[in-house]
Amino acid sequence: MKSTNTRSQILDTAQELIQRRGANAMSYADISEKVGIRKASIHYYFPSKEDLIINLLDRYNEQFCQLVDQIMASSESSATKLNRYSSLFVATLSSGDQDKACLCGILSAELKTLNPTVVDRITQFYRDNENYIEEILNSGIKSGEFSFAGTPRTMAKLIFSLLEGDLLVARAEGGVSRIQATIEQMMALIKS
Amino acid sequence: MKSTNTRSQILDTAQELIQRRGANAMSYADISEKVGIRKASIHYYFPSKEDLIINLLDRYNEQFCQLVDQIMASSESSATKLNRYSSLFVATLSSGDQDKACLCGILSAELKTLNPTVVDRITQFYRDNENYIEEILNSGIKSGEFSFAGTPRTMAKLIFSLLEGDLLVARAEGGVSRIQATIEQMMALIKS
DNA sequence: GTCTATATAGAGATAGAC
DNA sequence: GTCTATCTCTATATAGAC
Repeated sequence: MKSTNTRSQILDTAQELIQRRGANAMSYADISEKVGIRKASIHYYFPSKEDLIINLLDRYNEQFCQLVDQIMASSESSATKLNRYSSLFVATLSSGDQDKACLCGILSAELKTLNPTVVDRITQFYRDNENYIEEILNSGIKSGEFSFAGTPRTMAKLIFSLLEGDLLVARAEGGVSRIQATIEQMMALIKS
Repeated sequence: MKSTNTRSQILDTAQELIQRRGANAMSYADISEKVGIRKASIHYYFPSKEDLIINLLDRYNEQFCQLVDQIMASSESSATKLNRYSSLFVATLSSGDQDKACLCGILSAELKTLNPTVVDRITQFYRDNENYIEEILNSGIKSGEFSFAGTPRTMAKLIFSLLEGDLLVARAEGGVSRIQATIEQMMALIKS
């Protein structure tokens, strides 16, 4: 899974650092140390920190959507799909030292320190994910698996906010088992 | 509502800045400018940034618990209590330029850059709030207002994560009306 | 209590050699 | 492409005058 070329290694390292500590606590010096190159070399690939973060988000959105598309394309039940989708968030916290949150969740907290170009990418990530969830909910209602008050659209937004929030809260209290319990509870609320 | 003494003004300003931009993007220079004193004067009240944040959190937790205690002490229905509790989160985003999130929600994202003394306060805030919500859910079940799958404890954690997450997400997409819709949807899920 | 002045460290970024 | 060297700015923090 480790990248071989320098550019990808920089992105990998930056992403991990932001998911742990946030964009404002991540520096070129940190990346430099972990990748084993000098700060100036990073500027060769990404002239400004803004460039770096934009490229990071574009890659992240693409990778994430690819994973979700695989789930959507499967012939499993809607409940299984929603469970597998939610597991992507569990996987983020489970990996490494169990201290990473969603990249876009972290950046949400720092939103007002980011420029519009970056904010656009974050908003796009939200929209994409809410659309995916809504699609799963709709097919689950049609198949008779799901039943709940309100619209699938509002419920999709609720589920997305829940997963993002729980991932952040779980780092301070409860860890992986907390987010697993939260997902189980959420599934119970919408099942027929 | 504006504080008169310097110490409180510093705390007010620091809190607002953190709720907007995060702790790592908040500086003594920012506070200095807004309060109208020199950076060195802030160090007189709070020798280190850590001191400042700890005092901030202690005050915040106390103020927040006081507001919730008022709600808990009222003779209203459980549904009304939960609605009023949730409205505290709406109020945060509604105030000022509609760009503030929960203090502890913001700090959750920066959690791994904070020292244990600060993390303790954040965890305490979570625990207190989850206990309050659980209490409301229990009384609502007893009165026949609420009915849902799973335990009140797990449901309380879900609701807390949801409110924290939605407050962060809403700043990028949906604003005040989003969080209002989310709360309405959440209430619909637990009503009998 | 608040100020000026300063110390020290770190940030993002650029120039130019190799 | 990667390096050394350096610039500029900002950060937290302290000393000491008033």
